[in-house]
Amino acid sequence: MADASLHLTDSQQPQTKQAADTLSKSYEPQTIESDVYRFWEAHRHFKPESGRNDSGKNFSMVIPPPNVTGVLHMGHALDNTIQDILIRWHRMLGDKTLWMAGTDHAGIATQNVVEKNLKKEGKSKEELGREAFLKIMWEWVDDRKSDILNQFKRLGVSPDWDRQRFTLDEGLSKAVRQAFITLYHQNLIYQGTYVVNWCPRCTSAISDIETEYVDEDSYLWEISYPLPDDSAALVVATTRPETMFGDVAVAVNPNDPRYKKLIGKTVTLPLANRLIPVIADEYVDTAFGTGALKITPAHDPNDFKIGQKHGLTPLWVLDESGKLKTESIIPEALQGLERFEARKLTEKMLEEGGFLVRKIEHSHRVGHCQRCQTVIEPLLSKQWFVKTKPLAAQCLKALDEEKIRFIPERWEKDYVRWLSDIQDWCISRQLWWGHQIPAWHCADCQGVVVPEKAEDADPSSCPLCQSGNLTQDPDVLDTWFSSGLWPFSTMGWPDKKAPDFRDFYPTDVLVTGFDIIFFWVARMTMFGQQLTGKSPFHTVYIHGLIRDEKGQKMSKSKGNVVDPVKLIDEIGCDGFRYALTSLITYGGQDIKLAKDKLELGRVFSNKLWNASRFVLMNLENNEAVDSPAVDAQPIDLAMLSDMDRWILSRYHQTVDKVNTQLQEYRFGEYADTLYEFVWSGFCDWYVEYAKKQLKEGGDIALNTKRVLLSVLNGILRMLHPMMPYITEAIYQKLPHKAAVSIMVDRFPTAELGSIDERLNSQVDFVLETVRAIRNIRQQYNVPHPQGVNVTIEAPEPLEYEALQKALPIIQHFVRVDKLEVKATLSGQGHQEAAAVNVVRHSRVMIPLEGIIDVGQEKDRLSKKQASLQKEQDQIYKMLSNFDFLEKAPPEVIDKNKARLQEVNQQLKALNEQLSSLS
RNA sequence: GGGCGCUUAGCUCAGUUGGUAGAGCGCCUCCCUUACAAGGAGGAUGUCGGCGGUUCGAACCCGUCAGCGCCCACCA
Repeated sequence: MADASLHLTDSQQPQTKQAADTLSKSYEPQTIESDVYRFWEAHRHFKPESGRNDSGKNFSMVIPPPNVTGVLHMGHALDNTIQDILIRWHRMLGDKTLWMAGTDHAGIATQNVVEKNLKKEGKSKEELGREAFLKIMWEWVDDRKSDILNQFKRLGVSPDWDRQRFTLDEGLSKAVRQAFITLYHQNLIYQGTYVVNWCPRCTSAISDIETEYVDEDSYLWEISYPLPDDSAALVVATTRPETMFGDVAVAVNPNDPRYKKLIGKTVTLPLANRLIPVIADEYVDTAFGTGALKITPAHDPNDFKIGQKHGLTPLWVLDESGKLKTESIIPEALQGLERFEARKLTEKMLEEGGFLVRKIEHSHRVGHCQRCQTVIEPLLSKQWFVKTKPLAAQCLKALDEEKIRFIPERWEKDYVRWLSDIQDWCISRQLWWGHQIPAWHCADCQGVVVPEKAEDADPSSCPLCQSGNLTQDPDVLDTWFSSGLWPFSTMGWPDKKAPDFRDFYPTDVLVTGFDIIFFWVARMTMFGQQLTGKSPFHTVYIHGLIRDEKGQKMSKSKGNVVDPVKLIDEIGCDGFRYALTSLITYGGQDIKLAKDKLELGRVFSNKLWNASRFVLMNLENNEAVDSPAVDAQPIDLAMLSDMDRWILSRYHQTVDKVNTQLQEYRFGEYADTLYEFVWSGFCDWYVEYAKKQLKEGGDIALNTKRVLLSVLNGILRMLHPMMPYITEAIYQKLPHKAAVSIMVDRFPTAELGSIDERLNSQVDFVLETVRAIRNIRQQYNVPHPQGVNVTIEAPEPLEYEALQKALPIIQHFVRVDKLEVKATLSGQGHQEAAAVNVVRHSRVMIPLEGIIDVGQEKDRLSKKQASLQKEQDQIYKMLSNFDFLEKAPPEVIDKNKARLQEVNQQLKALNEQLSSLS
């Protein structure tokens, strides 16, 4: 193991006995983060081989690969914090864990950026040619690759960086080639000519789900297509008049009485003077527009289907960049014009020619390219497709058989709906950055050659005609094709004997946002099922989106993007991670991120730091302290005080809860539970109590130190998955620790035997009593140094006993001169000038001669009386309801009975006091 | 046109086997008590969107209405 030391633990070597170090006076996250991360990397704890690995289980995940040239955003921060919690937790459970790291080549997105850069230099990729352009791409990518990784590291995450993969690296490229070949030979990939979504700016086809539809206000143009003899005209309605030159027919509904007699005739295409037939098709909606639909098969998917049905030959009028073609079917004035310019001019020409009947305002949905927002142009072209229905069917079956589940469950509906109604996936892209399609075209016989196996060399001659005139298909595959293989391509597939594939595939959990369920999750399950015969993970954990404080989606254009690295600089990584985690809900709601929410994490980290500092300060130079972790080597409870046993009992309850919460992916509750225990339990009560015990010296002080240390040790280990740096930094200062790093120490397990409900209740009662006394002091402005005399009447034996034992404790927590506990309610005789609070069955009385304002006191008690009375009524009503007694579970009845008794007692005490006041 | 989510304290939100509501922030009062003022102590605050139903009992289950947000769908 590498020898690495933390600055903060200069002399640190794991030992069982050692005087404790102290922590710096103030919590400074920046100084510990880089040191601790270096320490972890040096110890190689992120690697599966370096874990404790004693549970006999394996646990694996793959990181959703960020774009290789991307920047870290809040979505990554949330996503990776969750994954890191899971992996660190499993590592501490003793599982052999692999969290696979890596990046995505992000085809269109990355190529777009590089092209833009070239443009600034006045160059284009066409001038450079494919090879030179790709060289520039690689240089740029290699240059930027470390940026995103360094940003990820700032999150404190612990994937195995050594295993890091890139979708375009050699191994993954081989997997892509194998996947394509396999699917092709299984007839699940085919080439065909269909209308696809075409982005004229990217000059590439994109898939259906990469097309985003936006409602836009536009027009519906009604254009007159006259009969050749000019006797009449057929009026068609269109939203894209510039495409009319590609019309090959006009379709009407066969049952439309208006047009019945025109079916089979021809009309003249205006401006083009071309005759086109009037055809009949059920598809046409008589109620929409004019009921006559121009048919442009090359530029509309529905028109293409109708055209095919009627044997019509398509005519292309728009080119790859969205300009009207230079062809004779198009009026000269329009040739070469950009499509929206062409639309305007077409309208003008139609108007001048007297063909424009009407222009009606019309709102409809227009497709935009997800990557560049350019309006999509449907274009008939030859592309490669994945036949998705058979693949989807397997995924649906796997879901049905519970081989895979979603958390929260509701996302299953979306997943099912999409898979059930899935369209074939267009996977070819007219780009250069990506995996070039492993298919070769024969120039002589027009045949297509795809190798039989991935290992096969690229074909050099056509197996059909023996021609050597083969060229590889110039297109590359959709980025999501390679991402879809990620869970197994990163593990060494197609080599099924690869060690990682054998040990860690299928993975366990996939953590991601709902926005890529279709893009990524479904593609992985489809490919996983088909190519490996398994679902690539058994659980898909879907979290919400991080939004800005107004609830708006963060986007560059809105300028509301928050940089996680900046936040980490400001509040520290642990505070940042804590805050994020605490905001996660089980239902996966979106998270509105406001600054004050992040404060919570900063403040909590500070609290933890200071509490730890207190503990360690008190251990200084105390060789006698040898305190193993509570759950590792139990402390003899018989030696301890009630408060000691109470905090240990509460601790084990917390451990139990936290284990369940992590098991059930309830991250927000996990954060809450620990916040509550650390702050309200440990700091507010036990640490305060400890101050008293430490002064006592001797065994009392020693035991207190052991309990403080044990509980702190456990707290650190429970918090570690969520707050890795601070817990490691403090852990390294502990005089007794079981491992070199907290990362590979054990996650606490609950000793249920240490949970003592009776004790919990008794000590809680004592603390409530403390609060009741404090309350009175504050109500009556008793000055801080002044003591008060307190009489408590506790007729209930358990309460009496608890108080008897806790007299010194009460006096430690609150300024009390004389404290008297009686076993019976006096009925009367207590001083009228006393202030009273009721706690459970007991009455706390403080005589405040001269200070107490009778009117004010009566007011206060009456208010309390009223609310108690209301509660009494309700419970009484319930308990006198026969149906309730018959049908409610016994424990609910008992609970209400007990509460009623308590309420009665409290009312009695209050009433007596009130009557003595008047 | 379908589907989903949300509506709870002034603000932001928790609250799954249905048993009389919680947190953080903010607010009011007091306190620099040697772990922490990034703190401590005490306190106030809710017709759980409206209506109806199921139930002994509903924030939670069912129906319905209203407002907000999201996803999907080839209507030219």
